Amino acid sequence: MKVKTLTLKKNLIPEATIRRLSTYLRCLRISLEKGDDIVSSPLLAKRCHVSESLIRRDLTYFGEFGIKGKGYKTKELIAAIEQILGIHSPIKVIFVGCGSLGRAVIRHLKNIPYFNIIGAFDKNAEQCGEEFEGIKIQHTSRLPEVAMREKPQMAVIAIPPDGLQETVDLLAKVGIKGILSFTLSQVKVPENIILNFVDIAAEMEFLFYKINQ
Amino acid sequence: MKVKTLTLKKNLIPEATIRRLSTYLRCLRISLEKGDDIVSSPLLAKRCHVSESLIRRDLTYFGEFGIKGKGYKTKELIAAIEQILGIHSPIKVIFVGCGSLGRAVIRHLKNIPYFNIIGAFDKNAEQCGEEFEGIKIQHTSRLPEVAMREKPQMAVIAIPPDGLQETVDLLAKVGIKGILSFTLSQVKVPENIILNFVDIAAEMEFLFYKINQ
DNA sequence: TCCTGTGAACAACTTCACAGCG
DNA sequence: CGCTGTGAAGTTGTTCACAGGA
Repeated sequence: MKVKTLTLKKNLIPEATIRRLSTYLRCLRISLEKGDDIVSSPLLAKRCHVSESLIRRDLTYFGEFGIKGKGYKTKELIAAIEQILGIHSPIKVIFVGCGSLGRAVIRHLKNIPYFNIIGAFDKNAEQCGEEFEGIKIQHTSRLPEVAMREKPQMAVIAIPPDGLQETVDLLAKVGIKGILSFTLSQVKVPENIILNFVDIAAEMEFLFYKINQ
Repeated sequence: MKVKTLTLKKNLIPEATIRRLSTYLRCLRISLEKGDDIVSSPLLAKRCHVSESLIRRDLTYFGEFGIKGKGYKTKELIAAIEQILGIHSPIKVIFVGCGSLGRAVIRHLKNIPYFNIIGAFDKNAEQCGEEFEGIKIQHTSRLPEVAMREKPQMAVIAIPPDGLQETVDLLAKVGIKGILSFTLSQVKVPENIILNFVDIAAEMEFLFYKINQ
């Protein structure tokens, strides 16, 4: 299994490829649990809902991982993708906003390896003090202290829209580098931080458009 | 003799455009609430986190909506996008899986117009009978009856992976045309139905990759 | 002046088709 | 034979740059 040097290729890797690698990983882990020692691209394609040639193309950006005529050794491919994504050690994550959506996402990520939720915060006193999924929900005022100590790399935001700017600024200040927000609103994004959005309503309306075509 | 190859465009309108229209809609409604009668592409761009030229490009697929030198009349643009997306009347939606994620998404969509949640179902007896956000959670065995009566167009799935095939087949059978699933697993997708996935973990791992570049 | 609308260029992404190997 | 890996072709998506109008 040969791995190419990435230094010159960094910019040539499509973002869409990275997103899918993560999905492959999830499906490969399920395959491994099922006892599949080897997984072929046609099989993985069915499990991940992408085309088989796309899987092969995605992998060639990083090297040659397969056995011709057979497929990929499940364990090795999992290890290779973990390596590529840089998730060999767990990602430290904090949550801001512990309403129903925040809590649901906490529970969701708890079921997936690679994530270590080291803190959950809310501005609402009602939520605070409570323990959820083994994580104590604290007032947002305590966030800087925890962040300084634990050095989380990423945050998830699920708060009302009007608090978004304030929260993003706070997270940038304490050294968070990436934010996934379920809240969409006008924000000036500080330097050195990446802010991505998940827009569930947009997915729903997009789907509705498609079924009407 | 050289013949120029004609490339017939299958999809005149990019799928990415449709997804964004939905996002524009949400931002335009906020602008309207703020009292902005007119919104320009540079302003909307900031609010939606896309480039201004992309907004203009997206809109030209459907016509000319703007006033040169000014922008777009907020109300008119909202109406136009609603028309394009076909969401002038509310979309009837049912939920399968009312654990924490299902409930969170119910609450999330409740805050957005265009969606009318007409039923929520779960296989787990514990969840049943309960009322959540004004919607009674029923056992999945009652789904066909409700679907026949109410004719929902779309469904949201948030269940454990091993029940996915069964659920998708059931939904197809009762006439659902589009499904948004938070559960990823190998599924044979029935004809005449579109099954899309939301993969939160993939978004997180993608973001992690980006912050490490 | 400022913004819209748009041809043309550019960039990103996906599929095709097949050589080559186990 | 079945699958991988990949050049080439095809498709989709985004930005540039600017004419033209309010």
